[in-house]
Amino acid sequence: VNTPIVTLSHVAAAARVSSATASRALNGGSHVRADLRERVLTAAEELGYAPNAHARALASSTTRVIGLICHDLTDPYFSGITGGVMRAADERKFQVIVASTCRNPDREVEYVSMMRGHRAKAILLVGSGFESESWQQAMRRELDLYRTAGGSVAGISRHKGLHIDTVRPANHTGAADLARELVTLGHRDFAVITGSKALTTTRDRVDGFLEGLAESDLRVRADRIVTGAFTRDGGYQAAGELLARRPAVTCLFAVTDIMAVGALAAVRDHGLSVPGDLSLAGFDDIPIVSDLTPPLTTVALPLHELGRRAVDMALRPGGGPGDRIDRLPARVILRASTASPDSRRLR
Amino acid sequence: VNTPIVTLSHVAAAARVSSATASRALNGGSHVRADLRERVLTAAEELGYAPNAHARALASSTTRVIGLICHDLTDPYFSGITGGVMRAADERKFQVIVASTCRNPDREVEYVSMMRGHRAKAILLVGSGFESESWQQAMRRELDLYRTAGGSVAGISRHKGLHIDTVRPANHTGAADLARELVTLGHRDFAVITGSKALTTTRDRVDGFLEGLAESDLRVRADRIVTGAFTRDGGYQAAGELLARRPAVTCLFAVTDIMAVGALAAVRDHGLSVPGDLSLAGFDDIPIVSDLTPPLTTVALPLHELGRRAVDMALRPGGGPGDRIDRLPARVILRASTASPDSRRLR
DNA sequence: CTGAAAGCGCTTACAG
DNA sequence: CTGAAAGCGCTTACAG
Repeated sequence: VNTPIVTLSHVAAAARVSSATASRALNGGSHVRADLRERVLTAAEELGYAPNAHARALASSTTRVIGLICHDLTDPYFSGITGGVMRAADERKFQVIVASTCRNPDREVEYVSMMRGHRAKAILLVGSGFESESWQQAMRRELDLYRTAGGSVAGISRHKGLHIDTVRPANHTGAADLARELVTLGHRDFAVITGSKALTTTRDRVDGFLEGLAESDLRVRADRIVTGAFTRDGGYQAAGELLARRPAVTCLFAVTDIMAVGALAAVRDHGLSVPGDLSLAGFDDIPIVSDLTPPLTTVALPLHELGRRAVDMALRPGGGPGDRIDRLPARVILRASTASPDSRRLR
Repeated sequence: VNTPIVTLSHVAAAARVSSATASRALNGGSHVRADLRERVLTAAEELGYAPNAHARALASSTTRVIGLICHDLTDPYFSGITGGVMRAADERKFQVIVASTCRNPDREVEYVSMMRGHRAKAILLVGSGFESESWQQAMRRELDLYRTAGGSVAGISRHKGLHIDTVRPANHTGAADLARELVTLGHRDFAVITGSKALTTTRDRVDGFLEGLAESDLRVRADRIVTGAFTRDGGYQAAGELLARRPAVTCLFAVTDIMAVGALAAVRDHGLSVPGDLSLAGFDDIPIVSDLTPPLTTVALPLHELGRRAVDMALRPGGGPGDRIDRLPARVILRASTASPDSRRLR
């Protein structure tokens, strides 16, 4: 034959062995006589042989692929986690197929189906699930089919109604801790900027924050909880909308650092200073927020580690029925974007 | 048979047709009698059939996969480009396999081999090449093998010695333009913070900047060009090293926004203000830099568009010998991080 | 340890 | 339009 592409048979022929032997020599597992192995390896090298991954997957009916499905790769939160996943996968000689849903729930389901078709060993659902019953149902079916076929699934954050193993950062507790710290600083009047209420992560953080305040008998007026897109611009817009109403608040909590970055700009555009006129806090501790002026108070999540753990969990046997939970702590980091409201009056 | 995983034969059996017909009905191409097609589609849906991507790839000896190899997914520059690539790929019903080399040249070569094994339709080399002869040789061989097997390759930025089609942002021109603008502002004494000299992008930007200055008979002393890692911390460190020597400069150019972010922090830690004591400029215009205080002067690159164009180029026929070039402009954006050095003296 | 052969799950000429 | 059959490029029992 004379195709431009080199197959195992070519290598075997060049090494004067059967393709079975060539395969064994290349894969290292079974014992092959040293000189034969040597011949195969040299032939493969000389011919520039790259094993057909599909043929291999088909014949062995197994792959070393992890499918990663996230909402938006461009968001530092997700790229941080993805970084951890890729590193961990790499250490185990797994490849990662990354899919970005652009926050379209339907695409998320489609991607699971695609990963199923790829016979990925594991699927990682990065980012929280949606609180929609019909979505959960569609997703559950896909995941069941996938697991029945031998795949394993792990999620990062809470995924209501899916029954999957999850690695969970302390969204609720972290937000509550943050609330307490802010109260300790002296704040009493808060506003919250949040993403879609359909996302579990959003809910957990808002709920945690409100509960933290409730411990001090504080609550947040409903019209001071403003929803925006889960982006920098979403934060800018939501904050703008809020500030236009000139609410008597001393502290603003954005459920996401990315949104906080937008909020910071909005606050300034309204002629207010942070933390002079208004304190601002975020959540995630993505890399840039410590370089903002002022550096942002936030709740730090170990993004890289979240990714690693998800890989661990998905690849560890004993997945069983799903619903295993690996909890990771969140840590409040007070920076200059939050100050005591009293100190403001003293100026 | 009774495997937990559903194959085409199961669907065909359920629809009482041959697997050939089932295949044709599912793939939509050829004409199949309407009622048969209907039966197949329903059966597939009911059984939750997900075609085995590997079997399909093997049988049709083609895939709809694009391999993307970048240096560091966590870096906003790369994730911006990756975003564009994924979007463009999606529109063409292609999937993207992302590989991150962590700036290890050898891994880059390995990944090409891997993509070759995956029979990816196209490989995108995102990020500049290395100026190492031995690396270029190894890479060239892999790429030749890949192209001989029918694959197509496109790079983003200049890749010396590889002979591949490239989409090129105006690194050289953009940096020269920036230099001119800074000179116009009144600056005469510059320092440069740069990444590894082995990267073509780094070189292009530094060279362009120096040439821009040369037009006004200005040059930069060798000890004022400091090299650091291509990261925020690399920028911090390099700037720190530079400032420790208390050089008489009024303007600092970091070849990358990410490095500029670090440099900004370093300048402050040395008790200097930007732009009061020192002007600072970067390159790329990654999303956050306009939210810094002060907002960063930089050279804007259309990251998303770079990604799209690379996909276009790789998938467009007529690749031929490589060396097609698609140039994209870069635009200087003056923001508050640069000011006239005179205004400083007036204070 | 080695080789001949079957089989992985599809697609696609080839007949009909 | 439809089906039987070959083949994609590997791996892996099964004999030897």
